[in-house]
Amino acid sequence: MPLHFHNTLSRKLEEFIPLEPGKARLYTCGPTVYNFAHIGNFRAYIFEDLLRRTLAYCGFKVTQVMNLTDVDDKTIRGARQAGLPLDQFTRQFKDAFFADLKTLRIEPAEFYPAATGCIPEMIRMIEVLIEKKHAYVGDDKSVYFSIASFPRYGQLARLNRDEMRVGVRIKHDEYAKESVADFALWKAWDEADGEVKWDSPWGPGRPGWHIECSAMSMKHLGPTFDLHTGGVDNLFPHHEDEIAQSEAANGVKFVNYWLHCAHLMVEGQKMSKSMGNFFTLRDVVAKGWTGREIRWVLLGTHYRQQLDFSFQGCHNARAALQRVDDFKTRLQEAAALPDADTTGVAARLTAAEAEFRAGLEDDINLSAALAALFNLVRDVNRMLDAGELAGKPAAAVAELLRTLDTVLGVLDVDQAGADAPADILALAQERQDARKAKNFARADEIRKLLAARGWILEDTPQGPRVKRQAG
RNA sequence: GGCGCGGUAGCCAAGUGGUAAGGCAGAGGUCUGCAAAACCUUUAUUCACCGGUUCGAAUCCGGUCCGCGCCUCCA
Repeated sequence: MPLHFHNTLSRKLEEFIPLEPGKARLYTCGPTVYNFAHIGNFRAYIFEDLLRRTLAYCGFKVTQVMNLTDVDDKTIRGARQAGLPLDQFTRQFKDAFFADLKTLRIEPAEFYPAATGCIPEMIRMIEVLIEKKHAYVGDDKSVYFSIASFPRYGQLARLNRDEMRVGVRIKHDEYAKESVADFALWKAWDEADGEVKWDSPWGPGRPGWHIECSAMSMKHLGPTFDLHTGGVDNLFPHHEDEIAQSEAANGVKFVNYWLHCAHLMVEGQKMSKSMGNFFTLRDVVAKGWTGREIRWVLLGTHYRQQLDFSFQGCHNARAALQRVDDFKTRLQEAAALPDADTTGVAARLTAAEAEFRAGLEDDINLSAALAALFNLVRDVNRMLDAGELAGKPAAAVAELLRTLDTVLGVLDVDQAGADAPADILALAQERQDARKAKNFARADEIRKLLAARGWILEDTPQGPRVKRQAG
């Protein structure tokens, strides 16, 4: 089966056929850099990372763009409160964002354009929209997109404008618009903006939110591209507005495949500061969980299902990864032995990879893909137990793990277990001597000693082995 | 009110017409001086509930209950 995705536009599973064979052009809505991103944000970024890795695994050359929204109401407000210039204020959160991406092993996109770096492109696009009568200058000198000029409006979100709860959050300045549903392309400067302003044909001001994604995607990916993703909350109005702007300005289809990932919940509740269940990545790391473990948790549920984050889930992740790590250690040890392969592991590996791939190709069914991995782990463990697998054929298993990990990014196939310090190894040896002398009381005592220092001792046919206690 | 998603073992989670993947946790066993790891067996006669369609339904249809999301700037 070729690669398939659930396309929000059609609400159906569709085969992925890129505009240009072998290439995938991907736009992913990035963070607004007014604060540290929270784990809900990272669920989306992990999903997008999984998507780009899946595309690459399936043979596509990926060009991904992720925008950084560094000018909007929240960044301006934050900068004012912090008493910092806007760029200095957002800089710290941009840096933090990239550090967090590293923590979660998220592969970098090809482009990270910032809104403040693309103002001319946005202004040009707004000019085109005005020329084409899709936008107008309001009495307040702001520029608005006219939804009435774009009959297809609502195609993505499938919202009927007549049935929308109009007026719930109308702001005081909205009288300037022809229709309440029209949205701002350019916001005229006002006092609250302070020093933040750019010159434009319509006077000083700043861009609206939606226009940046239209301008940046066009700049790096062209007027039409393959994939656009984001959280479901961006489906409307943000993505709907992007389509309207881009298609009205360019006269061609904007995006072929829209993928949206569902929300992350925390302990069954929506994450919110007032509930006390609001976590940034840094909060969770501070509680002792590694980026690798958190990544595993965030990968655990299909992207279109709500994911309920819990610390119980983190514990599960730690245990599951321990099984993988122990497996890697066994493989490494087996690889050092003389070659043995009495069961023909190659066929088993081929089957495992096919199963893994089939899962991914089915709208990134990672649960199915992981089942393929764990079934392989069990079968290979069985072979290792029976002494049927060693040497090069064992190394071939590790090689497959390496391949699968180009998608998963959590297996750490080549990361050797933490080398034990000399005194730990000395204790292990002392215990081994005690065992040989049948001094089991001393042997057990040493095991406890090691445990207290965070090291687990395991006896194998090749001698004792120490491993670091997880967490 | 409109649009939409979901309820599968103690927990997490696949499966969307052919007789319940996988992970964690638990129990028993093999191995071990003892452990750990690994392996084996076991843990849902059943998929929120009630009807219906069908040779056959967790999967399709109707209804009920419960949880959640979106409906103008929150991934």
